Amino acid sequence: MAETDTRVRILDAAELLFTEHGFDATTLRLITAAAGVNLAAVNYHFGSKEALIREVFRRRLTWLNQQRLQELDRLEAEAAGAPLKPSRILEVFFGVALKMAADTEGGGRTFMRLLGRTYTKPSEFVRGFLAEEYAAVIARFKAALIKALPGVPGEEILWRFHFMLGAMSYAISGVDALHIVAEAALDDGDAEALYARLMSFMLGGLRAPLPTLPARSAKSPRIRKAA
Amino acid sequence: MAETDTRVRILDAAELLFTEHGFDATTLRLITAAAGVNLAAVNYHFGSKEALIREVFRRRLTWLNQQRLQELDRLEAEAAGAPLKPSRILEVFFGVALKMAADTEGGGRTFMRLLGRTYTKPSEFVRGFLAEEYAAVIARFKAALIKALPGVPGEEILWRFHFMLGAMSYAISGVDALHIVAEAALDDGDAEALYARLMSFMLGGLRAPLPTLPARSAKSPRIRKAA
DNA sequence: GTATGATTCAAACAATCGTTTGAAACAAGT
DNA sequence: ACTTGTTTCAAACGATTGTTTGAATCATAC
Repeated sequence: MAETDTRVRILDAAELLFTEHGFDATTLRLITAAAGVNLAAVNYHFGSKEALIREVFRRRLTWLNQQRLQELDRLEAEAAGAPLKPSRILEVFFGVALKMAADTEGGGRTFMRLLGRTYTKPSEFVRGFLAEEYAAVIARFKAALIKALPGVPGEEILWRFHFMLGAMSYAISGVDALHIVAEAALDDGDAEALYARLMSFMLGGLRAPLPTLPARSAKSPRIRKAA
Repeated sequence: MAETDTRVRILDAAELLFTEHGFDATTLRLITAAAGVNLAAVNYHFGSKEALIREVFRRRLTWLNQQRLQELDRLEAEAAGAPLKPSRILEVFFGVALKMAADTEGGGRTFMRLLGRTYTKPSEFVRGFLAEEYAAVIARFKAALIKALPGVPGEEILWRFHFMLGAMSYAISGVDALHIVAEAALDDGDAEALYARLMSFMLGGLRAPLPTLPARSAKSPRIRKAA
């Protein structure tokens, strides 16, 4: 049990501390102290703090997205060329994420909260491999949704996908103005209830009547403040 | 024009830099250099970096929420006791925010992006006055929505309000995995189009059929990993 | 013009950061 | 037992952080 024990201890401690205090506020000394290892161990095993952060993500994200692609494969194989039901597609994409978020013991919940918070502030260098990890997944699910919703323009689907990501991210990371004010009323401990609520909301949004866009607004129609 | 010129220059520079690089990565030296003032000016005028951050928020947030309450007052006065249309309520709450986000010249857009990103990671001390600023607003809009949707349980409304905040936050801050991958397809420069899209999505979600919750799940029904 | 208070400035402060170092401790092979 | 390679450790490194200091500069009133 000795071999890479130190590595895992560091990753676990880092994951938790990053989630609670962010990347910058979490010092290597805090991490190594929590992990019960020497300060120099981080640079020895990972090379740098930046590389450690990357590894914290990659460790779980790769598996998460593989799972998503795998389940989508299975779904499409069953359908044999026919378009899928939009609800099925969403169930795969968000279901996998929420299932991981429900794992309170293995650290999955911690990680998903971290991921949800990092989406909105890709710390420069995280953007790169975050896009790398997601490129294939987004492309596949976008294509599936477009095929499933022939009446809806691709651009609109992408936007609504975007909105859904935001809703899920908030629901999982579970911290915002509303949560602060009304935390008593929002029990985010019940993963299954959250999943049901979120899915219902998302499907309603996805199938909403198309918006009537403002008349052919050319790119960024600046409104002069005064004449 | 001399009087509090320095203060405003600092606030503007800080707002922009905080949005681009986050609180921690933005040093006082970067701020003061961008503002063209001396390094010591921040501590002289605001007391500390922490107080500066608070002031960056308070400067715009107070006005934003006052505006929301004011428009809700007007709406309720017109209705004279009758329940409002849900769409009207959302239009006020999110319309005010998106209107501010559309102001590319006065810095409103920058601020809303900052706000959207900060929601998900309240840096410890920001939480306090963020809750303070929002408490009254959330309470009022929650009450209005409950009154407007008599068939929907209050808890469900709160959750959907939560989801909507997430969707808006993502839409405004405009950075996430999907955005990174498909940024070409998502033109977030057109504020009016974004407003129309977001409102349509939100209303669809708000009016979606109620989820069938898993059978009376008591608080956090832990699933044993092994027997 | 001089005195009073507010503001600006260059310089330094102590603290903390990520990283590096070289020796000690450990493991495994022969 | 000795060697080789890996991992751990205490200690220090240079750089950067927010903050403070005391003199210089400005504005204003008498």
